[in-house]
Amino acid sequence: MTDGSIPNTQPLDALEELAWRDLARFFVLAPRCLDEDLQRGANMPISTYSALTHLSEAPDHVLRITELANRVYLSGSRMTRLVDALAADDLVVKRRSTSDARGVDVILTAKGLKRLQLAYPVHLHSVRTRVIDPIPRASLPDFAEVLHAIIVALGREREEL
Amino acid sequence: MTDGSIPNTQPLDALEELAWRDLARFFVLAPRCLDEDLQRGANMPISTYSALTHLSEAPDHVLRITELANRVYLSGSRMTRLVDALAADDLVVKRRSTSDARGVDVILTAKGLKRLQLAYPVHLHSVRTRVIDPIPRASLPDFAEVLHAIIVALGREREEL
DNA sequence: TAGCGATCAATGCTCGCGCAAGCAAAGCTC
DNA sequence: GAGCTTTGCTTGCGCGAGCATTGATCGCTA
Repeated sequence: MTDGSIPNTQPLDALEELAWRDLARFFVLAPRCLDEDLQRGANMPISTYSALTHLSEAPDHVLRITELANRVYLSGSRMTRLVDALAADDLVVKRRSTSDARGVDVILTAKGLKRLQLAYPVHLHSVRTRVIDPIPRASLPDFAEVLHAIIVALGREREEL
Repeated sequence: MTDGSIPNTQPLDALEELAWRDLARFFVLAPRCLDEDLQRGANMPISTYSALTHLSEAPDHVLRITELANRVYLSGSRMTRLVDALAADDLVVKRRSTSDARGVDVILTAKGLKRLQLAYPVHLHSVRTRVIDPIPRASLPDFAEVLHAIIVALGREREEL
C-alpha cells in the first residue's frame, strides 16, 4: 500500500462471489479440459504444443531454452527436460549457441513443424468450442478489456502483502 | 456436432486472439499467485484452504471424502492423502461413517476452524487485490455472465471431439 | 587483464497430483 | 440369500513441475 489505509478485506458481495467462483472453476477446469482435448486428438500435451508454437513463430524457428521457458511459463529446469524429450523425438534440435557458449539454441525441425501443423486444428477447435465461441461476440471487447486489467494486476506481484 | 457441418476451426481473429492469450495467461498465473499469497501470508496451500472452507460451510462441519474431493476438484486419492495430512495436524478428524461403513466422515475440529479463520482475511485480500478489485464495478455483471457461459461450455465435455 | 558477480543450462531432489489396482461394504437381481 | 455390480476409500506408482545446486561462460570494472 502506498497510503496507510487498512488492507482491503471487505467480504465479497453476492455478484463478486459469483464471479469469483466461476473464475476459480475456470482456472481449474480449463487447463485440464484443453489438455485432454489435445491429448485425445493429437496425442500431445499442452506444454509441448506451446513450446512448438513459440518456436514456429520465432525468427528462423530458433529460441534459447530460457527464452522458451519464459514464453511457455515453465521453469528453466523443466524446459531443459522438455526440450530433451522433444529432441529425442526429433521434433527439435539442440545446438550450442555460437554467440554465447553458455546458451543452447533450440531449433524446430521439419518433423516438429509437421507435428505442430497436425495438432493445430485440434487445439484450435478445442479452444473455440470450450472457450471462445461461448463468448457472445458483442461482449468480447469488454470482456477482453476486463480480463486484461486482471492480468496486469496479477503481473505486479509482490508489493505489500 | 449435431448437424453435419465442418468442425469450427476458423482461426481466431485479432480480438479473439487477444482475449485467448490473456485467458491462457490467467489460468497459468492466477493459481500460482493466489497460492503464493496464501502460503506467504498464512502458511497454507490453496488445496488445504479450500478443503477447510468447504467443511466449515457444511452442516455440522462434516463431509465425506468423496464429496470433499468433488467440491475441491481433486481426485479421491489425493483427497485421502490431504485429509490424512490435515488429520495429522488435528485440523480435522476422520471417523468411519455410521450409516455407511464404506464411507469416512471428515469432521472439522475447533483447531481447524481457528486456522481457517486466520487464513481467511489473507486469502480474501489476495483475491480482492489480484482479481476482483481490478474489475470495474460497472463491468462486473456482464463479465460474470460471460464467464459463466464459458464454464457451462467447459462443463459439457466429451461430445464429438 | 584479473577477478567478481550475473547468467545459462543441467541435474538431483522433492512435492503435488492422477491413475490403476485392490479391498471392503452396500445394493441389486433372480 | 448367493452372486454380480457398484461405490468409497486406500495404496503403489509414475509423471509433470519447481527449487537448489553446480559448472561453465560472459561481461563489467578496477
